[in-house]
Amino acid sequence: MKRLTLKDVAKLAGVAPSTVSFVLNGKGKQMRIRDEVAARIMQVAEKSGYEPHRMAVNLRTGQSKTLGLIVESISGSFFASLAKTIETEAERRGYNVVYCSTENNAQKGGELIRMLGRQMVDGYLITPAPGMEKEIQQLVNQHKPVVLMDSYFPTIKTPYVLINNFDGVQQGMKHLIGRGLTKIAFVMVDVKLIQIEERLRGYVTALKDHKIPVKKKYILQLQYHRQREDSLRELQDFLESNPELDAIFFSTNYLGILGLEVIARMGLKMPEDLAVLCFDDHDIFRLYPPGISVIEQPIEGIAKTAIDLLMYQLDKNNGPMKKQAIELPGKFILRGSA
Amino acid sequence: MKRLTLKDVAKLAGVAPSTVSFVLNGKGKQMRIRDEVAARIMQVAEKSGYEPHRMAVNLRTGQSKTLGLIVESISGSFFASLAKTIETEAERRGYNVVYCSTENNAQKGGELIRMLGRQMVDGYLITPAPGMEKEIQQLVNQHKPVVLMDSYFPTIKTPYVLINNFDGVQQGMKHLIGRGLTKIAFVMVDVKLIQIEERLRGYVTALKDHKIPVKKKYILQLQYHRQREDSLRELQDFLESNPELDAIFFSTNYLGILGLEVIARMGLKMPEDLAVLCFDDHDIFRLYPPGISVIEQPIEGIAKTAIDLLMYQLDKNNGPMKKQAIELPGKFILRGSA
DNA sequence: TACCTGTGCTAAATCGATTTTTCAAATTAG
DNA sequence: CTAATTTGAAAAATCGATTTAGCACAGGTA
Repeated sequence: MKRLTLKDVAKLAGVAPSTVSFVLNGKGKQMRIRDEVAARIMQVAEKSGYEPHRMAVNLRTGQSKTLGLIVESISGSFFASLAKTIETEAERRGYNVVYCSTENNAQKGGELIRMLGRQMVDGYLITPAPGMEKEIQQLVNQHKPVVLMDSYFPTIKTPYVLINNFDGVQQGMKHLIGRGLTKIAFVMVDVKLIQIEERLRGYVTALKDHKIPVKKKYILQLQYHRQREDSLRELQDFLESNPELDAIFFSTNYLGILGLEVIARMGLKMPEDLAVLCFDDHDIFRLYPPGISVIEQPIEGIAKTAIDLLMYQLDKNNGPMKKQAIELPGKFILRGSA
Repeated sequence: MKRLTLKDVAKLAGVAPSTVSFVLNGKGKQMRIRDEVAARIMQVAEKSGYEPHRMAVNLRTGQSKTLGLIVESISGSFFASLAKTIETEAERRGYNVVYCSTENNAQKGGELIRMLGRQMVDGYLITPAPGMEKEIQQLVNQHKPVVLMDSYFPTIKTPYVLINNFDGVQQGMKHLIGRGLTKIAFVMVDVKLIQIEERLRGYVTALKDHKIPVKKKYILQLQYHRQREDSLRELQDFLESNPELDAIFFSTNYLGILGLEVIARMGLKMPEDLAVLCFDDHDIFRLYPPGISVIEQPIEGIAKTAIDLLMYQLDKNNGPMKKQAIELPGKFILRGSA
């Protein structure tokens, strides 16, 4: 009824525990165990359904075979897709994943990292939020394997992988401009994040490239920590005070969803009254009539690449990494709104 | 630079490791350690920042202090809310959570449970899917603490907690009928799940209670494993062949979302052309104009109750459980669609 | 014959905690 | 004043694996 231990298997096979361990860990040849004996051990282990005791292995080897995934919000759709791929990929490589969300709370971010440290995760996958910089730097200093996703800190020397934000926005802008639209608004949050700045740069550059004047009043910076209602009102004011706008580009899906609500309130028709484009897809954008055009993040690619980078670090045999920064292209998805 | 061990702390405090262990685990009094010595140990442990090695503790005590949460889909919104509450509650009690999703794959469900077994989780929180019955029964047979959520198997004797499906549907139906609507359709999937049957029972009973004839042709059973497009078409056929319908009740949010798409395609206006009601809320329902009325699940309550039930089982001091089945009331949320 | 070498496996140390056992010194009892 | 008990803490066993060191035996060598 109780759990089968290595010792039990050894007894069943009539050998020493160490011999069983060698064979099961593929070190039989190296340890000069006869094929005959090895085969017998394998057989016994197989049909007895022996599974090594994880904790014991971890204690002895010092490896927990667990990765920590830290995201901003566990209920976000970005996380959902990310988690699925990462879990699958990790499992393929014999790793488990524990998830944690900072829930937009910088302080909690630090706590979480420390908590995961206690749990002894072997490596970290993090979508960094402002305020986590110090904690992440600490991990790197301790030579813990870390890969950042979706964003990064220029000062921290650890690999990261994210969408090419600049190029993504350009794709969208080119489409809008190609349709003859020129009065295009850009809505962003005021947090200082690399990816947001890149998106803004994409917007500005696209306009300049097409000799369209960049008007400051067409760029709206919403405050991040703000009541939902306040943001809605500010957005509505913005649209009402710029009635000549052809199109609006939301730099995150969170903003896009707010936008949809305002647009519905104002009774505007997409795309006739206002073309709408959003960075980062969301379930709602597929369904919400007439369908919101978006720049889709290559989430699966990001996840796979991130795991690869992490595994590379985890493998102590590897030398230092060559490429530290990886940018994957986004994909423009045309729906009815633009 | 290396991790501090109990031994190190013992050396620092000038006592034996066992003594440190006793004090740190609050067994100092019981083991007759002098207060003076205990205080010194506490101090040393404190300022040296000692943290016990999880794996070592787990190995020795046989407790992993980890719970397994198995859901159908990790990207679903039900999971998202559930996970957040469960993680918070578990943490409060010194437990971690590992998540797994079956992704609507019965076979994977079994694998997962076995995988979690290997990982030595102390208890299971499961939203059971058809096909997992045998595996769950096994867990129960092995006296592993298990709590089911959202659904249950009548044959398995383990606690479960879910929304009162019957009552939830009744609430919605009463609202529709109160508005004078009588030709109400009910859309469900054909999987044999307790909660689905209860919802259907709620629909039928509500009609009967108001002396409204129950027409079989107003009940649509969609096949679960089906191409999205096929389901959409079938749903559209259903609506077109019953043009006299006043209202439609979707028994799951998955179906409701399909419904929205069809309704948009057919150009129907909610609620004038067709009143729409859905069981189980979803982000989209809040935003999608004119807002979809729903029966909201008490997810937080479910999560908290489930954890409580699990903790009760985990506590070996407790006798057998009294109440095995807990039903929490749902909440009718009125929006524009009904 | 004595000495080395290689083979094939076992014994024992180890990881870092918890828990049981043991034990010297102090106290109490008879 | 010796024996029994209590006190306070150290020593050792244990959890279940991995890994290093070691041992017995066979065959080859000088």
